[in-house]
Amino acid sequence: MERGCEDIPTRDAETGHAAQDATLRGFLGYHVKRAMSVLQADLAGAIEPFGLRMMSYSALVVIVDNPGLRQAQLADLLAVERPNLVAVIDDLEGKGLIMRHKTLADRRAYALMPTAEGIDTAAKASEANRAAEARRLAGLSAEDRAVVIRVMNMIERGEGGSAR
Amino acid sequence: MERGCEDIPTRDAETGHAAQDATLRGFLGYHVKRAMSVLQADLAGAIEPFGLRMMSYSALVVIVDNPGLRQAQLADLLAVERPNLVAVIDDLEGKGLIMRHKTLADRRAYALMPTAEGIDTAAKASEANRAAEARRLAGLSAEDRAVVIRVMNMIERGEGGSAR
DNA sequence: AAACATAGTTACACAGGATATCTATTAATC
DNA sequence: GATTAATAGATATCCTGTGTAACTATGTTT
Repeated sequence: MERGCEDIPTRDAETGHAAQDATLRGFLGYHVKRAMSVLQADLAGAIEPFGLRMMSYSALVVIVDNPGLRQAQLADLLAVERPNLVAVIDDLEGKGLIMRHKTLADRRAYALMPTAEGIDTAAKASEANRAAEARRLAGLSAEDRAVVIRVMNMIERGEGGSAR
Repeated sequence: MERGCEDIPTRDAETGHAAQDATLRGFLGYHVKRAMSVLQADLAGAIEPFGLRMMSYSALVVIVDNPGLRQAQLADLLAVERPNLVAVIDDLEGKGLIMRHKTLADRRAYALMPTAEGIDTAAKASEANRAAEARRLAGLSAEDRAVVIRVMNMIERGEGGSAR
């Protein structure tokens, strides 16, 4: 990999213009991705005091909402592959926030049950998340918020014409 | 980690109700994250035929838009840390899409220059991405699209009230 | 009973992203 | 002008999220 060594000036050394990502800005996905990274950082900061990260928080909240859920159902709900949940569930169980109850009906499956502490932690973490999101979106009108959620749902469900 | 073994039924075995992520759906960030994963998959599929992935595609497009750019500037623009770009630039250079030109002005820095093939590939990949996004967003009105982009920018720039 | 399917697990791989540290070089300061 | 500080890029690690393949114990079908 030989490298040229001519007198090619660095961009803004010559023009004084700031470099731009204009082409990428033409894509809605690019804007969504950059906003997502801010929202993800907000979430991480909000739930970190509870020893939770995005996946463990999401899993905990869904288990609290759906006591008795099986791991495969949880994976479907969160749209992740089953193997990715094993360590997450291990972590939540190790922290005493949920329990894996063997079911008699199907001895392969676990019924995931939140503990009292899990229910409490989920509520507190969600409140922290809610507060962080409220701060981040303080200037957002209810109408704009509704549009964003509707569009994100449309994208997620493959409505606007779907892919391929 | 002992596991209980009582007769706790699996959720929908008893209720027949589908499990829900209602609490998570209360957060705008959750909707954005799920949509983002669809958009990311679209992008990956669109640019994969060109041997590009999200980061290499983004870097290539920015270099084409800003010939002579330095790596640190590119990192700032894409909001990633400098070390993460090294392998990406190596890859683009190895594929003959860009060149690292040593500058005489500052012999530490490289001026990143797209090759003719790089310019061509960037154009084709962007067109594929544009087409994929157009399919995905076919049902989206111009107004809704504008709202989404405005809100994402607001979030990215920390306008609606900022964090903390 | 045999074949097949399923729940959870293990092992592995890969992309995206961050930090700390090293080198060559440039800029600043005494 | 020599020493110190700052900068560009590179290297080495590490972490999180996410996916696939294959294994085990069960359950279900045929």
